[in-house]
This record gives sequence, structure tokens and C-alpha cells, in this order.
Amino acid sequence: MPELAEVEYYRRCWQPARGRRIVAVEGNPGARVFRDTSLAAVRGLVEGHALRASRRHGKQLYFRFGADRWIRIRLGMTGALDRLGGADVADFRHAHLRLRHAGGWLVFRDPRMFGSVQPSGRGVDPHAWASLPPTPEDEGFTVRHLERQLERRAGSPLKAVLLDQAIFPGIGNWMADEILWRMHVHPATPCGEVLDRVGDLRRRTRFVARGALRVIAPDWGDLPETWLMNHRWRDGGVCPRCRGALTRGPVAGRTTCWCPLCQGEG
DNA sequence: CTATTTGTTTATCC
DNA sequence: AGGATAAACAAATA
Repeated sequence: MPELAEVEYYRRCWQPARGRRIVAVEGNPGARVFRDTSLAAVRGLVEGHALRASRRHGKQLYFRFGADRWIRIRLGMTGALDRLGGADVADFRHAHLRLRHAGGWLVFRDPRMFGSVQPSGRGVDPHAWASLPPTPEDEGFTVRHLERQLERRAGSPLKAVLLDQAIFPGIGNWMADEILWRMHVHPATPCGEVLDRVGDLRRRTRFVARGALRVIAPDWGDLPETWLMNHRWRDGGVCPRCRGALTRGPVAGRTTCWCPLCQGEG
């Protein structure tokens, strides 16, 4: 489900619980989301400490408990965060991690379990987990930087490059299609062919990222009808710009939607 | 029953 | 070696 705007929405979902001490860490010990770590490891790190801060980098979420105890959460395809009051009745079947505090629960649920939970060692700043590349909202997301990346992958379809989290952190399937549509570029275009349009690519990426954050992050609002997103899944969907029929098909292994009139047949 | 899914990692093939 | 593509992961939904 989530790309950067939706991930930001979920980050904010846990925000009101800042200052709450986690009195119990429960969940599904065998769940795949714990990967090479364990529910017990998360418990050992977090239990007894208050939620203090959170950050997001692309689609990755970082939460700090106590002074220096961080966990990283990735939501995968179907992950979501909930904040439940003590009296709320909830379906805990896919709630693989549940943090209990005096006022209720912080819950990570993920039916398909493509997501993950990762505790850091104490004192390990999340930015030390990996050297994180610049996101579209960062200073370092420059034309120069993008040119270097695109040159390296000159033969790849631009769609595939837009989905590469090392280059476009936070961009996912629908945002990639939105950016391509706004550039009037076919998704399968080798990105080496748009090296002269990197300024435009950067501008569109920032526009889509910022616009989606503004609308979705506060309350999961609906994007304007002028965005491709609102037409892409509809059978018989029509381009909100030229009213031509939209096309869907696999590009770079993902279902892709584009306007043959605006972006070419391929 | 089949096909589909807003993501990432691993295997395989040039 | 390195990059591109396909498969795998798992469960709900149509």
C-alpha cells in the first residue's frame, strides 16, 4: 500500500503517543516481519521506555524509545500502523507487533508480511544502518546527482530507475507513473535517453512527492482529479489531461499505467 | 478456481 | 563483473 506520503501518514499516526512509556511488547513471535531478528529482541530494546521521536527516510520509518533505542519499520506492500485506545476492539490477527502503554496500543500490522521490524543496537543512530541516499525532499537531490545515477543505468527503463530506492527513496509504483505521465515520457524509455531532461525529472519528482505529502500525510485525503492516480485503476480510465484512453501493462515487472497519446505507445 | 496487488530481496541469465 | 529481468515471499480481494 504505502509510498512515501502514506508512510508519512503512518508515522504521524504514532505521534500522539510520544511521551508514553511502553509497558509491554507483544506480538506474533514467529512472524516473518522479524526476519533475522526477533520479537524478543524488540522487547528487550523497547520495553520500559517511552516513545520519544520518529523519522522517515523514503519508505523507511524510524522510532526512538528512551534516549537512544531505535527501531526501523518497513511497511512492505500491506503494512500499516495503528494507534488504539485501551477500549478499542481490534483484529490482532496480523498485528505482529503491539506496543502497550497506559492509554492503549501502538500496532504494526501487515497481512502479507513483506514488511519488517528491525531493532538497532543501543546508541546506533538509524542513519548509521546504511548510508542513506538523498530523498526528493533533501538538499542533496540535485540535477548533478541524478545525472550520475541515470548515466550508470542508461539502459534501464526509466520506470525501473524511478522504483530504485537507492535513487528515488520513497517513490513507488503509482508515484513513478505519475512522474512519467507529467514528463510526457513513456515508462519503458531507457533512462539514458532522458539525460537532457534531468532538470524536468527532478522538478516533477519533487512536485509529486510534495503534493502527495500535503494531501495524504495529514488525513489520507484524496488527490485532485487532475492527477493520474485517480484514473489509473479504473477500467476505461481516461487521461485527465487529453481525455485519451489510458493503457495498462507490465513495465519493469510492475503494472504500469500511461497515456499513449501523451507518452507514446512504446 | 484464477488473476490481481501502492515492495523488496534473491536467483538467473546475458 | 555488472546490469537487467524474473521469481519468490504471503494473503486478501475480485
